[in-house]
Amino acid sequence: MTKLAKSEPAAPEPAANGPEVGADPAFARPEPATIRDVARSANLSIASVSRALNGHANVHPETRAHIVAVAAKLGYVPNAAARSLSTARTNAIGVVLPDFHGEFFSELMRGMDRSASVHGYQLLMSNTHADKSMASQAIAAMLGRVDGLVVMAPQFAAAELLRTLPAHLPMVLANTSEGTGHHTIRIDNRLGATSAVTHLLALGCKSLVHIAGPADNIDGHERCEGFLAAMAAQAPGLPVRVCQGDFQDGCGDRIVRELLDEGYAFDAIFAANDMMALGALHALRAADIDVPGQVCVVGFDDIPLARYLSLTTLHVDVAGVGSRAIERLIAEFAGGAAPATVEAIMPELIVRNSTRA
Amino acid sequence: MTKLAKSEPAAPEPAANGPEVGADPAFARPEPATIRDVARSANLSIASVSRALNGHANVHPETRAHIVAVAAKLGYVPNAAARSLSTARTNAIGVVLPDFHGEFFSELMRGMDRSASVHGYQLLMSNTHADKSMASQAIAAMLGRVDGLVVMAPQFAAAELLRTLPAHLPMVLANTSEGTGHHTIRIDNRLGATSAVTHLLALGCKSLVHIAGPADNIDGHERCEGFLAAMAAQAPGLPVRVCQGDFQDGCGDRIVRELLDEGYAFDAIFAANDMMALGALHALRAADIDVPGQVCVVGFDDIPLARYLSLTTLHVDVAGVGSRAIERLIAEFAGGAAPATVEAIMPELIVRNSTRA
DNA sequence: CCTGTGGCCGTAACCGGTTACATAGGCGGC
DNA sequence: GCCGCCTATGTAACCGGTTACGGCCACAGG
Repeated sequence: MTKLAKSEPAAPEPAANGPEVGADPAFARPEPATIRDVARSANLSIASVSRALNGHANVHPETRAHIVAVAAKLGYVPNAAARSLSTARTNAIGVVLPDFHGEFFSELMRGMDRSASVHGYQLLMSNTHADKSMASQAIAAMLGRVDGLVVMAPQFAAAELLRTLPAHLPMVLANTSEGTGHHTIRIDNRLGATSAVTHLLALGCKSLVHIAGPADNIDGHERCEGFLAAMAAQAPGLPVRVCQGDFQDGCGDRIVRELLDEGYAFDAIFAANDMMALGALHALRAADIDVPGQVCVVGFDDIPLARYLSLTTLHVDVAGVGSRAIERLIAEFAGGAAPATVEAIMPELIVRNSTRA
Repeated sequence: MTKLAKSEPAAPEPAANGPEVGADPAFARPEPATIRDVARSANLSIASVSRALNGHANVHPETRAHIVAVAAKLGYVPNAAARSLSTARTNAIGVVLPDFHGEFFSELMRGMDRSASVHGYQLLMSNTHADKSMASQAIAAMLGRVDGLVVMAPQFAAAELLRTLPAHLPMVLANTSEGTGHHTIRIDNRLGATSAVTHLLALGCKSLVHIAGPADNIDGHERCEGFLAAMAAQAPGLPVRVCQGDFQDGCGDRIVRELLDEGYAFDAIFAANDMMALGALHALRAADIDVPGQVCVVGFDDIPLARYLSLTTLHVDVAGVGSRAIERLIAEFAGGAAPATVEAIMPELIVRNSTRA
């Protein structure tokens, strides 16, 4: 800590030299002005400065104007850490995600930022990487730095993660398995899968193939369950086949190739996400199979690419999930602890040329 | 502030009831344990606790072990705000971006997170939205909360933004016009454009069209300049045509349609980004024009979609830009103010089927 | 003229950490 | 046996804000 000489009474305008942008590499960066600097320079107490700048009632209009002017001249900006410490509020929300990848991540962030900035909150990111100890360390580092947490943990092993989370903080979960005892915002994957099946059956398809997501992913799991349940309910006699995928496009391609090589007869593919569906489309096109003439294809997610390649899919409002999670959390700040809530976002079937001529 | 009664001497283990996860909605959340709680419970001073937990030398091994055990039992996690206040370090970096959109954003974040987490830093996001006043307010709110800033401002109007940025903080710019007097990490757009032109000319193309980015975007601007300069240098006599775009796929589609309707003769398209190039591909395919037989197409960015649709493009290591920006900033923390530096990331030409049979 | 009231402002305690300095033993050298 | 040093620990100041409380003054009512 810089031990500054407090001896001089009424210091002569410590840092009054304005914005001063030109960086002279030889000099250290200027110390930012503190509330004490403002108080001294305005010949008032720090209490008055604090009150004036925070818009409290008990301060004379003239005094306030003077303080505001002095603060502006010194370029004073209150120190967020100090403020957080004394008010026990940070106006920041911690976001804990499994990885920062692709369109899904950016959409989620966009939605969160939208709601957060409206309410004056900032977003502090954290990644639950592979390394578990680092993850919980990072989350611990958020204590005192955020007012609450939004946690996304689409792996099955999420329960373990949840146990390491601080109990003091309000918290909202996104895309996590249910029954965690916390507020949760989720995508209604089962209903989405049901819509896909209904659509394909209505088109007259008789042999459906499902390309599933990775085994440890809860969204993929629920989509598969939804698919099987819908088939059992709506077309008990029809053949079903489930192939294990990994959410990557290359895998959709490979699986379709294998089915064709094998000679398996099918006229519809429902993939657990768009990337795999696009891979499937690619393989079908390469094999000269007409889509949707001979095989219909449905994806899940509605990534931008899907619109572009005219893939029928289930549109998921990912930004909406992010936005709702933040809204829910902020409501929690205002209202105090409330019984856990589960909110489901409905996917919407978007019919495009992969199931329609 | 909760005014807690400090009367009782040697309080009986204030919050010793462990992790206590089960949420009883009727009860308020438990107060997190402080360093004083640990000290009291361990019958030691807070100084010793602090020293023990921070790995300082002058503390007896037995004492340290005892303190660590007590801290674990109480679930003690140091309050980040308090620590920042007294150490003047936050271990957090502010990230200021124009918007949270698409693959570019997520890749950038991924790169930043990679480097940041390696060095134990967290990322605090901020969006420079449309609303300028809100932006500078959000950035001001970062003071005392971050050790430095990474700012991306690909608009020309960036200079104004830069003036509102706090002068006290170390800072690295990404994709900003040069000559700002700050450390900068940028993409070498001109060199990328030059590679594209060289490639197309080597293929024997004689009439090139450039679909440019939005007027106020510095990347788009530099790519266009690079294109024109390369054409002037390598093929002075050949016709060039520049069409104003907006980085969206729909626009690439529209522009190609217009060129065809007009009857303009061209055999190569260089688009300022992949989305527009894909739009162009779409229009060409719709018009039954063979790619690359009749027209070659080159994009810029190498988004995942480009690989998938086999578009020749300039690969940009966006994650690398983010990663380098963070590394540079952390170096700045360690080394103190240094003369401004500009680091350029080279795009790499990836040849695919849109320029090769 | 005295007192009550309310507006405006200053003093100081507090948030939860870190750390300079003081202090208390233990021990070796003379 | 005394002095000095080293190690382990405690005391208290400090980081930069917020805010409870009390003081001072002007003014109105009795």
